[in-house]
Amino acid sequence: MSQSRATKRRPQQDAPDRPARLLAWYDRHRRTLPWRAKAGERADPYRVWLSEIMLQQTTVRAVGPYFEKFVARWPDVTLLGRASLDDVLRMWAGLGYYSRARNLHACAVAVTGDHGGVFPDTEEGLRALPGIGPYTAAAIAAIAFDRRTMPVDGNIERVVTRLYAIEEALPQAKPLIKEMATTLLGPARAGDSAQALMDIGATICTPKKPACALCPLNDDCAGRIRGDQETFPRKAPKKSGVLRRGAAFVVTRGGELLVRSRPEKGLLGGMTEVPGSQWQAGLEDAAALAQAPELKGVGRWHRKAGVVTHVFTHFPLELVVYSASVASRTRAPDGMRWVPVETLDGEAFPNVMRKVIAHGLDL
DNA sequence: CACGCGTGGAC
DNA sequence: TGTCCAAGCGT
Repeated sequence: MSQSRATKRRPQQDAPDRPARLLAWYDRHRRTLPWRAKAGERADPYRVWLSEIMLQQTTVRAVGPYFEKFVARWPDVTLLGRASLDDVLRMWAGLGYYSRARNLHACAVAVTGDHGGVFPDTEEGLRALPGIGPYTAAAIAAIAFDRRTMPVDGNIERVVTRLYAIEEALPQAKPLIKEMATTLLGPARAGDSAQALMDIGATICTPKKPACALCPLNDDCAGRIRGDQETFPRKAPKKSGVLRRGAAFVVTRGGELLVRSRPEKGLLGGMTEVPGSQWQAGLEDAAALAQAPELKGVGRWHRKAGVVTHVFTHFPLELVVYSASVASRTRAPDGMRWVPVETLDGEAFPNVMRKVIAHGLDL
């Protein structure tokens, strides 16, 4: 080994000590999170799985209270596997992406029924379960079972594309990113390596104004050396959705509210809602009442002033709210039911419906 | 591969 | 106010 090689800074393609630097940083600076095992302790696959599902496209802050509620009510996977889907959906209400809750329940049922209550300990075995895709399978395999694999999430994509100044845009760059990310694994502690990169992505290598001075990988980060680290990862621009409009009906019968369940598939699948029209682009609200014929004779409608607005990932929504109060023995139309206003908090309402009800009830 | 799928926070 | 983003998955 020559002197110059030992003293010169290594070129970025050749930094074999990066895995070790990463783990050394993790041992000093790792975040304390409710689902994360303490240093040296074995991770609980159930908690790792539950947290990974909740954290898909969702912030650590939002997940915290939901994670605590779930593990308090269902301390292990077999208890969750015996719970009803309705209970799971109610507990999930407000967290978003509700197909995750259905798949979570289906996965718990599968682990309980087909695997004796024990999670598969390989990436392939995990990948076969509902709601577990390539990222989550790798994450659980690495974190809970110490398999040598590198999960690649949004954080790691950002860190790695900056570290190597990868010019290829997402999602085409995914295979390359996976390959480069894998070089950051050492001979052991794959889960800690992955969590180190996620912590760095979340706290240092942030989308805007990264704190490069604090990064354990800063001295040979190609993006930082070029000075354009914030421009990574490259991605193609996306198109915005078109405004949709509709009407919602807040019908009360004394202290009760008229509700129904949405179809199991599709937008807000299986969640509870108040009756309403379709949501369409180019719809004028004057046409909305005509689309709810089963409610026409219900009573005296009052159109609430203003509108309820909500923005989904792929379209903005504007709802006109009509309210009516009906006689005490009025029957609910087919497919609908009355629920007491006092128990609305326990219903599986998505946030847009909570806005509608608050608007219609003058809360 | 592109799209559908929630919500809340930051700037 | 609009835009982007946050530990992706299923189809």
